[in-house]
Amino acid sequence: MTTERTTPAVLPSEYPEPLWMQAKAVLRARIASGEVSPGSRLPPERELCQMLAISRVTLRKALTTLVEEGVLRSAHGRGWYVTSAERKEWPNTLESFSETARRMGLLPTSRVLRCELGTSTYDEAEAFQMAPGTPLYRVDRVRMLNEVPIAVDESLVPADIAVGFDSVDFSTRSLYDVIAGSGFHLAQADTTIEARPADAELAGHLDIEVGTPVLDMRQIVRDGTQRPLLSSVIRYAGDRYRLRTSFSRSADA
Amino acid sequence: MTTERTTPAVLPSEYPEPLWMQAKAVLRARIASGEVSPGSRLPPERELCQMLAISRVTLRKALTTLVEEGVLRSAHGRGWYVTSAERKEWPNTLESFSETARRMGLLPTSRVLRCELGTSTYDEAEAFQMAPGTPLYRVDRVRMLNEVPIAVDESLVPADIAVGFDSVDFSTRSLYDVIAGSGFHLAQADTTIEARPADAELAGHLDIEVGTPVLDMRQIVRDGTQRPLLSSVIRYAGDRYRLRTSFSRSADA
DNA sequence: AAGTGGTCTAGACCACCCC
DNA sequence: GGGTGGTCTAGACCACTTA
Repeated sequence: MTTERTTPAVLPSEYPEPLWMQAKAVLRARIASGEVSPGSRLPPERELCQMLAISRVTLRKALTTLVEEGVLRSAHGRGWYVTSAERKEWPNTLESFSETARRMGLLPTSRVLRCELGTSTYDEAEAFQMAPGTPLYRVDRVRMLNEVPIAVDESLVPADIAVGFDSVDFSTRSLYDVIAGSGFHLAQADTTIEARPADAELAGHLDIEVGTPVLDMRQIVRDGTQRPLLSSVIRYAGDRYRLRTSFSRSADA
Repeated sequence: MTTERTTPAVLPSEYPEPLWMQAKAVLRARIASGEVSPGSRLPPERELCQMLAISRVTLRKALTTLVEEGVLRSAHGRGWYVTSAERKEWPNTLESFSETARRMGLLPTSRVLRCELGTSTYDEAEAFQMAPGTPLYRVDRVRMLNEVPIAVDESLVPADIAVGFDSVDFSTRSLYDVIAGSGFHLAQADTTIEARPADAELAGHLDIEVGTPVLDMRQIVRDGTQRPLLSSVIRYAGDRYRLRTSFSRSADA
């Protein structure tokens, strides 16, 4: 019954990757490769345990997280099934800047105002539920469509998530894509939206009059464990942008 | 090591409720009752195990699901902490005016400007995908919180859905509730949001200066068969209101 | 060094599904 | 009845935090 921490059996990696994550990666790879087709059944848990050389508890941790990501679903006395491939595009989200640009056939670019590691202020730390002074990566940009300034985006990312950001070109890359590409799962976004008059600095960046209406959107994006990944304030010139979304509601009103 | 399925130790229930759900309920109750205040630390896992008379694996299942629900967060090496209270009641659709009022403990009322049957203009008919001239019920209101004007709401409802509307008091009733009460299922809401300067009429209703930033939200609400039930334009005084929502995304990015 | 969460195991029994 | 997922346990070691 002793837990012998032998060399991980699933992958020949060095160390730090937990077994259940390795198992998850293997399963996901087999699904992606088409080895198990959408809608079909996986081998029984006890069989997968042998194949991956891990315990059932560990295997189930991997399977469960894959359910949360919409890859699998379980059926009590029947088995594990691969979710049919046609997964909808993010339902219930605001259309992102990049998506809007694509829909309208415009070219999204950015002028980077600031892109550096700094320390968190008290307010910022509170938003991230971390100690004040904890290092944060800061990316400030003017976002444009076909060279026309549309919005100013001020984003903050915890330093341990922003590894390698120094070599990323944020004038063309999407911050969401970069974070997601690092393996983080942007699961939830708490959002507030209000209308405000533009202050002098903002008016300068957007080339509008001071006091012009501006759409002020603030988001905190978290992963599945509620860990904050990104905090952003985006201020859109009122007459140059329109947020779009489509909500579904399960019940009541 | 044999699992003796004794009578559940956590709660004196009959049977079917899993132990980890019972544990979850107990923990949630202690938090709700203020026994453990927001931001404070829970007892160590091994201690909770004894208190609840369950194994650590089971306890952690309960704790983990509470994290996903935004009630707790874990800090490696330090402990489990209760999430600050405000992070809990985020709606997964745009929070409605009535919901906002309830959350903030304010009284929502309306001053009805217009409430009558009319015919649709070209633009309105287009929104509803029906022929111009088709009868529409029109409800225009100034919406208030504790007597302070917050927004102007102009809503349109197809006449066949608005049966009996003449006898409804819209100064206190929610349009959503009335429609839902007639047996219609408000399933989906397509929304656009932008910032605009207030025109003279709007400024008069809201008691603000002309040109002040206003949040302009337009929605078309449909039932499960995509049939339009309601079209509304709501314009909020920029410094008196803030839209709130929390988006979830099922998978990747 | 002590305390705390994170991961992992082997084995057991239960509830559900299908033959 | 046999197969499959769902729940549960006791015990072990690792990694991080704090002192």
